[in-house]
Amino acid sequence: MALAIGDAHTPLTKMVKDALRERILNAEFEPGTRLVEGRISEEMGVSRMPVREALRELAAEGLVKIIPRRGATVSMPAADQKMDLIEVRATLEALNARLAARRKDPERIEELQRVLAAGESDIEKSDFSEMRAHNDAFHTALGEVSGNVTLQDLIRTLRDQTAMLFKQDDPVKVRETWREHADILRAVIAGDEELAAILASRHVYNAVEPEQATD
Amino acid sequence: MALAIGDAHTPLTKMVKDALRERILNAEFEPGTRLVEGRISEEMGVSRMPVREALRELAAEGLVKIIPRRGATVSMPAADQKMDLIEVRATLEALNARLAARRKDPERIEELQRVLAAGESDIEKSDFSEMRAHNDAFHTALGEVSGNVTLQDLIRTLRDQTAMLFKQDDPVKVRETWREHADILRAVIAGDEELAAILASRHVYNAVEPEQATD
DNA sequence: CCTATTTTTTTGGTATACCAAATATGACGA
DNA sequence: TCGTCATATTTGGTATACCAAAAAAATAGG
Repeated sequence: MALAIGDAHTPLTKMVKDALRERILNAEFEPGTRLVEGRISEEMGVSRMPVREALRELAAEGLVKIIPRRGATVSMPAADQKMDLIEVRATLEALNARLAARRKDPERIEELQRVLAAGESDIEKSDFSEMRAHNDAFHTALGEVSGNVTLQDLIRTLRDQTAMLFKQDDPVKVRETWREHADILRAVIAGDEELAAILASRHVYNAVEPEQATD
Repeated sequence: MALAIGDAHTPLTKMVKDALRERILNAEFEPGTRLVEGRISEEMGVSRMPVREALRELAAEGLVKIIPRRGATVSMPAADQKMDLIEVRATLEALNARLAARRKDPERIEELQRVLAAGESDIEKSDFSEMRAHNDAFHTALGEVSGNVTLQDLIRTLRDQTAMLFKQDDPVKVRETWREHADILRAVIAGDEELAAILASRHVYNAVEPEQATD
C-alpha cells in the first residue's frame, strides 16, 4: 500500500494526480473506468481529500470527467474532443496574434526576437527540452504583446489540455515550427493583423495535427 | 455570528460565496482588501473549508484574486479587464455561431426557435426573470447547435465572469437583444457562417456595452 | 426473465485538528 | 531612522470522522 513513489514533502495531491495520470495515459485505466475516491485513497494510503483534489485537477486537464453525484470516470480525451480543442485554440491564438499585431509593444517584441533566436539556436544544438521551454516562452511572450490577460489564461489552459494529447518532437517538424514562429513575428512587427491571425491559426493546426489524424 | 441568511440545507460554500460576492459588489469590501480565511470563517460561523472553497470559486469568477501564500484579496474586475473579456467572448461567440451555421442540427434549431418565441413572448409580458432564463437558454442551445463542447464550456465561463459586471435589463435594450437573437438564428438557418459570426460578435458588444459599440 | 424494493456504496459537504512553510508584524540594536 | 531578527499569523495541505442524498447493487416478487 501507500504510493510507490514516497517522496516525502511533495504534496500528496500531486503524487496522486501524477500516479493517476500515468495510469490513465498508460491505458492501465481504460476510458470509462470509474475512479472511486474511497478505493483510490485506500489503495494509495492517503485520505479521500487529496484524491478528490487530484481528481478535480485531472478533470480540469480533461483526463477525467466528473459527473455530479456520479463521481469520476476516465474520459477518452482525444478523438471527439480533439478537433473541438484545436478549433477553439486556433481561434484564440489567431485573436492573440491579431491583437499583438495591433498593439505591438516594442519591449515585448524584443523579448520575442530574443526567444526566437534562442529557439533557432536550440535547433542547431538539437536541444529538445530547451526548445520546448523556448516554445512556451515564445507563446507566452506573444500573449504578453497582445496585452489581453484573459486571453492568455484561456490559451494557457487550452495548451495544457492539448499538451499531452499531441506531444511529439520530430526534428523536421520542429524546424517547421520555428519557421512559423518567425513568420508570425514578422507579421506582428509589420502590424499586419490579418496575416498574423491566419498564420497563428494555421500554426496550431500544423503543430497539433501530426500526419495521421486519429479521427 | 453565523450567516444572516441561515437557510439550512443550502451548501455553506454557496452561502459564503454569495455573502462575499454581495459585499464585494456592494463595495463593502474595497478592491485590495485581504480576505483572511480564519477571520471570515469565524465571522460567519463556519469552518475554514467552505470559506476556502468559496474563495476559490470567487477567484474563478474573477471577483477575488488569490496569490499563493498570500491569500485572497478583492480584485477590481471591470475597467481594464472589461474590454479583454468582451473581446475574447465576442470572438468565441462568433466561432460558435459560425460552427452552428455550418452544422445546423435540425433538432437543435427547432429548440432555438422555441426559445426564441418564448423570449419574445416574455417581452410582451415584461417578465424579466423569465427573459433572463430564456436568454441563457438561447445561448446554451446555440452552443449545442455548434456541437463544440469545449467551446461551450469556455463561453459559459466567460458569461459567468461578465454576468455581474454588465448586468442590466432595460426594456428597450431587451427588445433589441431578442431582435439580434432572431437575426443570428436566421443566419444560422441560412447557413451563412460569416454573417452568423459577425452578428454574434456584435451581439456581445451590444449587450455588454450599454451605449453602443462600433468596433 | 424482468421489475420493484431494500440494502450497501459513494459522493458531496462539512467540522475539527495538526503541522510545516511562508508571510506579516513588532521589537531591538546599530 | 533603518535593517534584522524573533514572534505571531496565515496559508496550504492533510487526516479523520460524520451525515444526508443519490446511485448502484443485490434481492425479492411477479
